[in-house]
Amino acid sequence: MKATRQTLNERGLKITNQRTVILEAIRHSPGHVDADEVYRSIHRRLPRVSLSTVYRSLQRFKELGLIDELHFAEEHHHYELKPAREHYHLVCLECGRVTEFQYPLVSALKKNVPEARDFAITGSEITLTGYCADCRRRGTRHSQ
Amino acid sequence: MKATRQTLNERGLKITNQRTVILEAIRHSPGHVDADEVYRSIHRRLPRVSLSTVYRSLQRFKELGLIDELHFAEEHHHYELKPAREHYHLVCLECGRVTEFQYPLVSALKKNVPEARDFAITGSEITLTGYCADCRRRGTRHSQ
DNA sequence: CTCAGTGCAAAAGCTTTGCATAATA
DNA sequence: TATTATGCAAAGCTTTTGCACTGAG
Repeated sequence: MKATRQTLNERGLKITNQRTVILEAIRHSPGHVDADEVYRSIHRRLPRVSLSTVYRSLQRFKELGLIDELHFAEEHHHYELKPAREHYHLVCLECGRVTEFQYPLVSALKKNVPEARDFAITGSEITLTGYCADCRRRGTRHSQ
Repeated sequence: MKATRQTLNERGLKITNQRTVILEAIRHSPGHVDADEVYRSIHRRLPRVSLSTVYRSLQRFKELGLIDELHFAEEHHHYELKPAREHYHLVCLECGRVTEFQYPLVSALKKNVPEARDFAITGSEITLTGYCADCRRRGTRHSQ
């Protein structure tokens, strides 16, 4: 992708096969991948790639603003392409499904929360856990 | 505390010296502690306590709903007493200061986000990063 | 040719677990 | 006395780092 090459060049970073493939993998993955998923998904195309390279690339891409790091109340991180629109995630504790939704959180906070007004927000994330409609219908425990 | 003893008893859990002290430590800490901070802060009163016990206790308290686990975009978790009112946190990337604020996120989502309506939300967390007013005044980089 | 990037292996940081012992109910 | 909880040490999982080699610019 043109924009990506340019971003890397501007910072004096090199465009390597590994970085290209890793970014492709994130781009073509359905949703939110962790480092190990990236590693496994590129293993066919780059059999000799190392996990360190995956971690180092994710780190770089995050610094460049190409991807976002997500924290799903788990021990490891997830990543997604920097989204065009502000959106957040609902995570079902039973089936693990992740549902995206849009909500103008930052502007709502700026409008309604005094403490947020003089804070320069660089990243926002909502971590919601609960039970999705399907799992609630199926199970007995999780009522509204 | 009465309510805590009762909660533990109801579940067949034992009230040990360690658990009492650990909960005290969280209660009397200024804000949001991680496991190691708890460990170090109780070390004077319980010199022989182990980190495992701290982790196991935090796990239990979380299950019992006595405390909440927070995820500040770091590699390790923080904990706070289950708060009386819904509130969230702003974390300054420069000085690390954590600012609490209140905002009725859950009801706002129920009202405005279709995807959230048929989801039974059991936990909500906003992770905001950025630069606080003081650090912005001091530094040059972080404008609004 | 030069410096950034990679692979490998080792280490680091946080958290969990197995097991024998100790303590609560 | 019957479990549950603890301490210790060891292991587990995710992520980072040192170093010599490779490859992009």
